[in-house]
Amino acid sequence: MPREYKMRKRADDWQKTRERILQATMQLHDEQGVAPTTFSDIAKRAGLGQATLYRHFPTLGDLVQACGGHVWQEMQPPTAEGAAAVFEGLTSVDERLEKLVEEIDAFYRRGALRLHLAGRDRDLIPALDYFLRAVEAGVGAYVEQALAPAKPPKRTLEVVTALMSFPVWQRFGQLELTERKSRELTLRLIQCAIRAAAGI
Amino acid sequence: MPREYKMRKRADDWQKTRERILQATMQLHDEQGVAPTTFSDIAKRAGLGQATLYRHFPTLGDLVQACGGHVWQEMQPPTAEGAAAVFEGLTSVDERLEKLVEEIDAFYRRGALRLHLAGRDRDLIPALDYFLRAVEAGVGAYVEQALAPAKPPKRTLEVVTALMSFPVWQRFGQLELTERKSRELTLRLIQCAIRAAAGI
DNA sequence: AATTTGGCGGACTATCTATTTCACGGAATT
DNA sequence: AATTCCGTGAAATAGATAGTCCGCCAAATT
Repeated sequence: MPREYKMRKRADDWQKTRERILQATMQLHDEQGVAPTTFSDIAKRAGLGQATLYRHFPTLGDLVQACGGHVWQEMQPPTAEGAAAVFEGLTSVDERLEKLVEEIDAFYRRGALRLHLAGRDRDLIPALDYFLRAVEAGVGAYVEQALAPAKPPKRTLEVVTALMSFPVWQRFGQLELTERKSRELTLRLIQCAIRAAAGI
Repeated sequence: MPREYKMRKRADDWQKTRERILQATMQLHDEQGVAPTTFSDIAKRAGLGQATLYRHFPTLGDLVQACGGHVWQEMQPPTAEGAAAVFEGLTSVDERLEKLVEEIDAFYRRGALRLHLAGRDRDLIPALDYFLRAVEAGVGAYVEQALAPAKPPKRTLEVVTALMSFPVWQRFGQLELTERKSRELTLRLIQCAIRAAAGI
């Protein structure tokens, strides 16, 4: 006859080691990138045996995905659900665009390192590609929400979204501008892009 | 007493195998990227022993650098030396900017795959970073030459160069625009950026 | 023809990585 | 206390990779 186990303490320990694995993994990913990080690297850093890792995360994909959850919480990316609230109360398109630039710029700043590293390996690791697609969708939703009052054509949204994308932000970040001036420049480019997109 | 060897045929053979190695390497780099390509991959593809590879190219850096020469010739990147000739005879800034966009767009089109793959691994392989820096310098020189008649401040040049960079081009390439419309959009953004850069 | 030179590739070593096996010991249950 | 369960980590396996060594043979020279 089978016994009924509850294993409260065991479940706690399980969660603790899971957490240790995730912390070690994120540390290493930040230091050396995702793709070059090996299972034995992680086991060593976490002070665990490799077998333990495999029990918790059978494949690399599972591990990266679990990290994704943590990272998502830490950098709070824009989401379609949160978009409406962000622009609440802002009536003019100019105000809304300013808010858009502010929000996305702040997001890219706090996520810069990880977005860069994820971008490097997205072709190799599907979970990273999935993550970045979600981020891009969130940015797209913000853009759409910001411009909603103007009822812009689809192409305008796409162009502005491209301008607000991480690769573009990253390249413009290489210019030695203050945060303030950088946002100002982005804002003007967007306003111009809206007009340009309508004309082509 | 030492003999004087000339080894004409030997030198020819040497060049031939060198060429075979470079061809195999470039094939594999195009197929799977630079960093993941191993020496034994290359040896197998070239039909040579690994020792032969090491004799020709002691380090991975040497090999990548040698490929760089080939690739450079094939994609004909913009260079500071060639910049003046390209804009010869074009007097108005508008004409020159149109030419700028045309040239750089054509260049990115023919080099898209390799610029993408090189960008992915530039943090890992110094030779790739060096190559991309040279490309970026060439683009910068074109921008400078195009805008020369307007005697723009340094910051304007930097902003326009950022706008003409490969990451930005690549992101805008994801929009489903015809070549013609894509160039038109870029041109308008540049014209706007020039004004915006002056104002901040 | 005899001799020297040097490129070539098979085979070897050492290291690293992914993945599995298994015995141990602490926790859960009766 | 006795028994069942199960997470853990040391160790083993298998495969891949970087890099080297050495004998062979064709080419170069006398």
